[in-house]
Amino acid sequence: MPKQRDVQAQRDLLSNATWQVLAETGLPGLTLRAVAERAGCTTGLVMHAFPTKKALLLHARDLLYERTAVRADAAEAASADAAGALAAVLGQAVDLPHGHHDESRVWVGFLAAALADDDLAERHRAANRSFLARVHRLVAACCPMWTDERLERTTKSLVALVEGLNVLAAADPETYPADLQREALRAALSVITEWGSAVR
Amino acid sequence: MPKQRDVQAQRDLLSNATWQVLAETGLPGLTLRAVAERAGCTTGLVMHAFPTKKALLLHARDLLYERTAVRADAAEAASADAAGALAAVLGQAVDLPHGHHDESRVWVGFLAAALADDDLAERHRAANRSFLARVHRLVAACCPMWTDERLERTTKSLVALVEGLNVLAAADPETYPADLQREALRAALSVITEWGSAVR
DNA sequence: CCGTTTCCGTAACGGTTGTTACCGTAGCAG
DNA sequence: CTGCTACGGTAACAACCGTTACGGAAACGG
Repeated sequence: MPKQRDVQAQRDLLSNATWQVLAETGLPGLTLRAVAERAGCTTGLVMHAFPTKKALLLHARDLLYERTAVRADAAEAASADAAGALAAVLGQAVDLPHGHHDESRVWVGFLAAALADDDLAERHRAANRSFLARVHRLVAACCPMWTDERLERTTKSLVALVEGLNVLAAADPETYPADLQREALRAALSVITEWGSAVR
Repeated sequence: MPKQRDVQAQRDLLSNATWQVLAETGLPGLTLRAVAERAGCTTGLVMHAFPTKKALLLHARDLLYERTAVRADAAEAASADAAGALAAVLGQAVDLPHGHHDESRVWVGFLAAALADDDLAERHRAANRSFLARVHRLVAACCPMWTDERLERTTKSLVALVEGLNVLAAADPETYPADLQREALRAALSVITEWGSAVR
């Protein structure tokens, strides 16, 4: 049984290449040949690692979710209390990493693709709801006496603010610089942290 | 000099068709043939009305901006004071019209396209900055004693929240229903309206 | 060292894209 | 009514897309 390959490594390589191509040339530039060229191989290997282009897209989408989840886990684990964790998780999503602009661009690309593809839309909803659940848990830990309604509204508002900042900054980074995003997030969180410090 | 045509009517017809196709099938489904079929003509007329596909795209983008600007003008004109105008303008952008979901989808589509197309990116920035200026003017009228920094941060936060709600609702309307969006916007505006009523 | 078997680069396929050339035709000038 | 001209429908073009078939090469078992 000769010449076995590392399937997982190939899929990761190709998913990363998909990622990069999507960040650079956007959704219309995402072709199998472009991905193959970026990965340093030919379309033959791509079609052997993934049965179809859609499977490659879905795997790359899963990779995006996995990265954000890992980063969010790390941000949460490195924080002492719930308020700090909330700030870290949301701040991490807004601008912290150095080459983070790419991730926003990729996210927007997948979002636009999800509007016309049910499978991608399903992944998007799952990922976003997972993120919402995380933020909801942290907000609830910060403000245990709030009503469920207020918790839900605050959580979804915070997430919407973060995603809005991401999207707008991806398209117009000059108008939405990193420090302004941080300040906007801090102001949005002040209602929660002030509430916590008033109780404490 | 026989058989003259109404160029403006043709361009509007084709822009509307572009709009509809973009809302239904998303960015990848936006082809000249699909636009022509939707407009009830052939690609021949499309290519006579617009020299290239990109010109058609840019014109459709301008149409999107024009619609939102007209609606924002109307919302602002129908309001008595600045606070009401601010709530109306932002509320109009978030969910008021009946078939408003299409507009969000189209907006996301153009945004994703703008990430890889400089001309579209330029239009996006111009439109967004125009909207920012409008909101900034209204916020400044509500809170004349705020510092420029606070005005800017609040304005951009409000716009980011609205766009974030739009984007997330477009992809997951079940999680972001219309009433939740309105409540989120109301809560975000409370800091301004409360400030105004405290002064008054 | 060799045979076998899996892997993957090559190249072609059908289909669709944006774009172009062409010509029938519709409508006004005279 | 007739002729001319701009309009726009038809169809073909090259380029590119995702996908497929095939053959050479590479690596393990014996």
